[in-house]
Amino acid sequence: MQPEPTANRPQTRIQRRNRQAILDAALDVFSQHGFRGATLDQIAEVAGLSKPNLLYYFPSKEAIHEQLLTGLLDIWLDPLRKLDPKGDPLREILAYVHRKLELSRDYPRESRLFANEILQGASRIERVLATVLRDLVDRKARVLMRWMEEGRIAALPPHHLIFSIWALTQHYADFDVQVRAVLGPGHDPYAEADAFLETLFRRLLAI
Amino acid sequence: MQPEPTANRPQTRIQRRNRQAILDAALDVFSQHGFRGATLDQIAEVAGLSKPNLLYYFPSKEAIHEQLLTGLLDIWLDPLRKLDPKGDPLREILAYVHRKLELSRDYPRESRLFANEILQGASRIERVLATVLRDLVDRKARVLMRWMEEGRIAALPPHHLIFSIWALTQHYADFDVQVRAVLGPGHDPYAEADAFLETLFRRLLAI
DNA sequence: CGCGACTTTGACCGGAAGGTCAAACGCCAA
DNA sequence: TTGGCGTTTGACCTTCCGGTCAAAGTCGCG
Repeated sequence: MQPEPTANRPQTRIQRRNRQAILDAALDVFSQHGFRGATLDQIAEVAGLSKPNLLYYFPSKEAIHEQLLTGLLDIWLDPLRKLDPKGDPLREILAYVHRKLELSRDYPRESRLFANEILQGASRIERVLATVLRDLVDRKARVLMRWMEEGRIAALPPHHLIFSIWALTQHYADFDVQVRAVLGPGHDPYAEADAFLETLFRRLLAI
Repeated sequence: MQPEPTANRPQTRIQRRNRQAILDAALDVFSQHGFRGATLDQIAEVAGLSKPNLLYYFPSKEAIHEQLLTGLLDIWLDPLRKLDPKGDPLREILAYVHRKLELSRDYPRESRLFANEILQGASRIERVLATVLRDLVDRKARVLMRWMEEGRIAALPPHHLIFSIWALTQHYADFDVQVRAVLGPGHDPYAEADAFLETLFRRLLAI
């Protein structure tokens, strides 16, 4: 019998291992070629399974992709959720930038999967963007606004401030090839970026 | 007889029109799905031509893609080339940011095509990145360095300064869907971005 | 008008893609 | 040890994809 994909019922060792291997391989392939450019054969090969075997664990290519995206979103938004309204404004924002850059460094495939999805129209996650993401951003934007009104950080359009953090941190994962090609060897892009972005946001937010 | 793709020999009206229609349609499709995700059938349909007709003007899918990329690179690097070593530092950099944002606004498909290409490993343009692009960036980085040493703008790692301009401006084209989903209706992302980025770079570069 | 060059297309090819299925395999509890 | 359930796979189906080709259509110039 085919295992239920979403159910949390007890999974066998083998199921856990294979489902994980498939998702990992799919992350490789989807993040490199986008949904349409990815093929089940390639995912199966990377996962070390046969294609029918792969389709024993997931009902379709779409299902694998969807599972990856939903699994990803939580990790991805976690740093923003952690931004604490009661903390010190500058420290909180810099910590957010730092955590976001860490995500880019440690989960570049996830970043590229997400970028690919948005780039290609986001049809599979548009609803989530307009609801979950938008609500979260609006909530945090209000926190930023309050800090600005209290004169604790510089007054700026809060949404665009958040966009700038996303853009600057994700750039190092999504455009990794370009960054390394331009910098040449002998550089640690992420270490340099960490210092640079700290300077940037310190200056931007200073009163 | 098949028309030579690259030659500048006199083209008939029809050739010019159809080649342009194909490149335009291909830009649509490639920028939305990446190279592997795009299909000739789809390009042909968008261009309003039959597939064999399309292959009468271009020898292959690759050839269309390559033509787009090479045509794109010049437009894309032009604003950076225009950065004038003899101009006023702050004014020059802000003008660069402004022009780059204009490109994102006016040529979002080109931006996404480029992003797709980098994201998917840039195998087709890696050499150009490591030579043409790198040389240009190094040259301009030296100009920035000189300005910094002369105390005319704040001292920062020049390459990362350039990356930040790319990241912040291209974000509004590449992640357009997300930006609009988060902002909701009643916003003009590019106008707001223009003002925000001017503030950002003014503060970042101030002595 | 007529003719040669340019343009367009329907039919087709081999291979790759997503997905199905029945049969075979293997693990483990009774 | 064996029966049964979970797992794996070879063969196959249909559709799609990049690309070819010969034949038909059209354009413009003398």
